[in-house]
Parts: sequence; C-alpha cells; structure tokens
Amino acid sequence: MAKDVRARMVEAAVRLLATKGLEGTSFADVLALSGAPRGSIYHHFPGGKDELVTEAVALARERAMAYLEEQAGKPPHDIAAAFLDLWRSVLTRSDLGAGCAVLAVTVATDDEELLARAAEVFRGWRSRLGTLLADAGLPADLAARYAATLIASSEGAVVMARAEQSMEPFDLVAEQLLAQLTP
Amino acid sequence: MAKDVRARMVEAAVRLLATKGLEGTSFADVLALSGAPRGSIYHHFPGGKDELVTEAVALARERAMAYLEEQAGKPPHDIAAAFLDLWRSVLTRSDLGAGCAVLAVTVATDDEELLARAAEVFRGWRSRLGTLLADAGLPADLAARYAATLIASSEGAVVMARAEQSMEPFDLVAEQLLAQLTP
DNA sequence: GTCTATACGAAGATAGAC
DNA sequence: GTCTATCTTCGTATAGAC
Repeated sequence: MAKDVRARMVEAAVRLLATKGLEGTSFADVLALSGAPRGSIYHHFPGGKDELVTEAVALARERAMAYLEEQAGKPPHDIAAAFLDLWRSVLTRSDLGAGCAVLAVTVATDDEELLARAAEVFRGWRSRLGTLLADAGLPADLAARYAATLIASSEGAVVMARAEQSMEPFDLVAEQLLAQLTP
Repeated sequence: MAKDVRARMVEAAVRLLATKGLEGTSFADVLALSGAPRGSIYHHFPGGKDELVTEAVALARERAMAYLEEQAGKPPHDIAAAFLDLWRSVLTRSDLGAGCAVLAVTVATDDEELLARAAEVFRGWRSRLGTLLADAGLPADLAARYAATLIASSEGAVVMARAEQSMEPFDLVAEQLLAQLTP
C-alpha cells in the first residue's frame, strides 16, 4: 500500500521545518509537499500544528539515531566522519537550502513542551554518540566532550553553509574535527 | 540626550530576534521593548520589517566585530576564550533564553538579500577571527580552520544550551575547543 | 514625528455536510 | 476520511489627521 498519509505529512514537516523554519512552515505547505488531502489535518493531528511539529522532531531524532546505530563498532574517526556525512548530504541534496529541523524549532518556539522535546533530541544524540566513541576506545570524559562538540559544530556549520551558500565553512569545520581523531 | 529612537528599535530587534526568532518578532514587540512610539515604524524604517531586520543583523555584526578587535595582540587561547565568553554571557544574561540573531534570521528567512547579509556576517567574523589567530602565531590554514570551527561550535552550542536549558553542552564544547590551543 | 484607523493577507482552527 | 466554508487572530502596511 501507499505510504501512510500521516507518515507522509510528518515527513514533509521535517523537510519544511529544516528549510523554511517553524513559522515558515504552514499546513498549506505540508499538504502541498505530502500530497495529503485537506481533511487530513485535524483528522490525523487533532492537536494541530503543535502535534505535527512534535512528531516531526521525533522523526528527525529517530532518523539520526538509527543512522548512528549503524556506526557501532567502527573506530572514532569513522563514526565522526559518518555523522558529518549525514549533515553534508542534507546540505548537498537540498542545494544548500535545508538544515536541521530540530534547530529550527529550538530557535523559534515559545512552547515549553516543544522546547523540551528538542532538548531530548540533542541530549539523545549527544549521549549515544558519546557511548559509541567510548566503546570505540576514547576515554569517557573525552568522548562526551567530543560528542558535544561534533554535534554543536555540525549544527553551526550547516547554518553557516546555508547562509554563505557554500560548502567552504562546513568543509573547514569537518577537516578540523576529524584532524583531532587522526593521530 | 536620550538614545536615538531608531537605534533603540534596532537594539530591541536584535534582542527579540535572538530570543523569539524572525517571524516571532513583531513590530508590536519591538515597540514594547524599545518604548518607541507607534508612528516611528514606517517613519524610521520605510522599508518595513526587512529594513529593521537588516539593520539588526548589521548591529549584531558590528558588536561582535568590535569585541574581536579588543582581543588583538592576545595569544590564540585568550582570543578563543574571549569569543566563547561572548556567547556564554548571551546565554547567562538571558537565563538561557537568547541565542544568535544572525542564526535565527538565517534559518527562517526566504529573502535572498537578507540571507546574503547574514552570510556577510559569518564570513566577516570568520575572516577577522582567522587573521587574529594567524597574527597570534597560528599557521594561516590552521587559523582559518579553527576560526570556522570556533564560530560553528559556538553557534551550535548556544542552540543546544537553550534547548536543554542547561550550560552543560556549552561548557563541554568550550572545554574541548580550548584544549586544542593549550599544548 | 507621531497619532489613529483601517485595509489586506496569511494562517490556525472549527463546524458541519458528504 | 475527506470536503468546503467560515471564524478568528495577528501582523504588515497604508492613509491621512494632528
């Protein structure tokens, strides 16, 4: 069967949030991108936009988490490189138009609940990345510091690359980050 | 004489952009925070919101640039620490409510001109920070890489700290960044 | 320079028919 | 489940008086 309408809408929301921001993402956009019928909005999301955005944040979280899981067992350098590649592909596949949906929500919401969800995502990524690096041999405290830096740098570098419409800042940052793991 | 009304409005816009995002910042908010009279909007900013936001981005740029200039002549570690302190104070003084106005504009605008202004800011910071570090003794290519990473990390760490409502991610990132400059 | 009043459009949300 | 129509709110912007 065709992909579930609700799932398609959440998927579209992630893309739109990453591209146009929280307030820039309207139901009209979500319907247009997902091809969902108008009546689906409050049928599938009785909680309205908040509910849709919450689901989108959860999806963005799970996507990255699943990808991180695939890197288990690799050396620290490869794990970091994989995480950077994830963001590099977001930039290149969108022609430098898209970024991180979770970041977009964080800087634009005034809803405590939604902010807490975003926090959960960052904490989750940070925690899992940290344990992966520790399992790969890095001392625990260094792994935690590096994980936080890798995520923060990636997020910031994506924003800079979008603004400058150039991969240069991202590539510089990626090089600097990976250099710390190649002795 | 009292601070110029126009200047107060731009100042308020920077604060609001950093706190509530681009679409979350309305003229009503700007008037309330700046104490400017209603009639001042299109008198001082005939170009409307775009003009106000453009000015706000320019102010944010100049603020950080002037601060960077004060660090000239210091060793690389101190320069980096000063840049991090700038963002730390943004977070602490706002009770983890504010971030970077330029980032907020970047992820929410669909105006090419405004995006280009934001890009100019990031490029400007990156360039000046790079030359400061190079003047302080770092090899030019390493200085450029480190400058890009410092800015990207700071921006990302500020977002994470806001989301998590905790300085922990920021402190971890700051520690990791400074460790690279203390041999 | 600053005011009020108002036009205009966008977007979220609700109601009720099919 | 999906549709249309409508309500409401809000924010930008304009017009014209003081």
